[in-house]
Amino acid sequence: MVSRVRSFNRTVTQRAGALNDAFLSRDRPLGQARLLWEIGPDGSDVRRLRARLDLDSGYLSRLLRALENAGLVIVEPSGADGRVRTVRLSAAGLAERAVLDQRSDEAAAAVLGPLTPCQRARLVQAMAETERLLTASAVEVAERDPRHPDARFCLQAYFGEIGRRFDGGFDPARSLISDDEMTPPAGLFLVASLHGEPVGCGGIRFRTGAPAYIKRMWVSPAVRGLGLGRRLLAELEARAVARHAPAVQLETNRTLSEAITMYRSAGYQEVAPFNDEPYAHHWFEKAQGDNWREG
Amino acid sequence: MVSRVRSFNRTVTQRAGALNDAFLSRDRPLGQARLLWEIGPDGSDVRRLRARLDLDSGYLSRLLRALENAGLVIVEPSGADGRVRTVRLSAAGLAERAVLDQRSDEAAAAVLGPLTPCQRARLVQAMAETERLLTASAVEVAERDPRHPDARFCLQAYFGEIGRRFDGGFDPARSLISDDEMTPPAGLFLVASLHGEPVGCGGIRFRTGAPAYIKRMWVSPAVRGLGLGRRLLAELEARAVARHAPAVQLETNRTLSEAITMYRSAGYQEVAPFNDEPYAHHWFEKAQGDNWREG
DNA sequence: TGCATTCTCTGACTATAGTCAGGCAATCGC
DNA sequence: GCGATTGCCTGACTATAGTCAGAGAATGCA
Repeated sequence: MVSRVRSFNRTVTQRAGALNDAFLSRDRPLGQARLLWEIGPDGSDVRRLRARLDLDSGYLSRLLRALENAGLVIVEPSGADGRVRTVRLSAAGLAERAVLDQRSDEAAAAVLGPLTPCQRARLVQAMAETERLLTASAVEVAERDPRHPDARFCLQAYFGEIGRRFDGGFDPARSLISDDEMTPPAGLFLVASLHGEPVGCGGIRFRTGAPAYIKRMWVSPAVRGLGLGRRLLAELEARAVARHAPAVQLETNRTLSEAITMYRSAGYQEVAPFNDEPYAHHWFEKAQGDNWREG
Repeated sequence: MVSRVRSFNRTVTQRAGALNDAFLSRDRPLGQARLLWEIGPDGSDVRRLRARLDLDSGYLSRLLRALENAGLVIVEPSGADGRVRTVRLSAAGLAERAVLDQRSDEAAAAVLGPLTPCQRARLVQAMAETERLLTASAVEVAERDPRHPDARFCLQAYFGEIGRRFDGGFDPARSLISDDEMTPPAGLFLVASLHGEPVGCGGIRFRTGAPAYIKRMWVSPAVRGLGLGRRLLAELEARAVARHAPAVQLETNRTLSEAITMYRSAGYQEVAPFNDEPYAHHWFEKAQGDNWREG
């Protein structure tokens, strides 16, 4: 399998690499073109760009100056924070970006060009599958403090979403778990990131000799269908096993049907309510060790 | 479809680009590492390397010198031609290349790592399909004189192959077509290339008011299954149409079963022998205009 | 044999990518 | 209010990639 992946890398970097460079190298250096592209039609904060492109602040500053001198971008102080600066494309910058866009379209069309319609359809489908799975593999899962900005972002997104989905809304204050309980050694909190941006989370609380308790499982809509929920769950379960938890418990709301399906297919069995979580309709449990009788 | 291709390019250059760079950038500059890799365990002519990597001769010379000074390669005069020099890896160079190889393996394994076995299988399959079709799309077809080195290469390969496959061998001298007949204006010859290397060919001879005659269709074993035979055939037919040929004819040997299948599925109908080609067992014809009655 | 070509190498360049240290202003936290 | 931090900028670097012109030796061709 590894050799297949390598062979793919080789072919694709030859082909797509050529594409990418061609689309960028108009008459402008690649770095500038990439930046121009990344700024986007709606503009962006300089620090966002720095994080996204992973550039040295000095280098980015210089690139921006070059684009500014070329009349392609306008750099202004951001309203809220006087230190932050925002960049947006000027009319000329937008035009330039449109050209890049068109070149990119043409390059992509040139890939499809020599193929028969049937081959094209198959290629596009295979590309979509490859892309989805490569994206899934690019997601990184790491332990984080629940108070970490990335964790907070996920939790806010989670609360926002269930607030919209639960029949009577959702009030985090009524919840049965606190940040402290998902912080070592009482428990832990996992955040999944894609290209540095948080896209999913899940927390667990350990109780000596008793089932571990999973809470706050969330996957960003942007990456759903990549198996991330299952992966987070597996990672949490692995940590429960490492802590000798005999089983893992969780509960969920009836409106979260995908989650319920996922829990069932991951081996969770519905059990009688083991707590009085006000928003729960289903309680699940999965044995982890040999020392737990099926409930 | 174009946007799907672009999205793929974006994702994959991020991911595979990182891969490729990571695998190369050990402590050596990327250009040197790529060269080290490309020299391969069996060594290579300098001019081959220059063609394959598409490098400036001065630049390549300098890269070789750097590798030589580092004790990784040995550059010697080639035996046959005093101008040409050959490069081979020293023991240290082989070791270095093995390290690159291993890094590359590790990088590929890291892609598969976060996925479930099922996802891995799907990814590998989708990658293989994408690679096959991207390769197919990278093949370029161009008119060439049959005496051009690339054309000669294909013809030699073709003669060699049918010499092995035909029951009683094959003698090109007994063939019914000459180079002149596949040269404009009498006819033309197409050569398919992949990354500059010839991988297929096909010739056609025109006869005013009579069917055009296709000959010397060959596809390198390395690229079989990519639809290149069909593509060459379609290109030849298009040129026959442009020359107002009412139909296209060809004949083939019974041992070339894949070719026979391909001709049939491309719309060719078997007809009575229209010539006395000594090596033929099947004669095919396909109408191109409206002014040709089915044979 | 003589002339053009091929192959490799050297020297002299340029441009891009990227790093590092430090400075200045705005903001945050106590 | 004050110190630490953040965000952006400038200056001074280095290294890599790549180009261009030309030299010198070997070879091919007439």
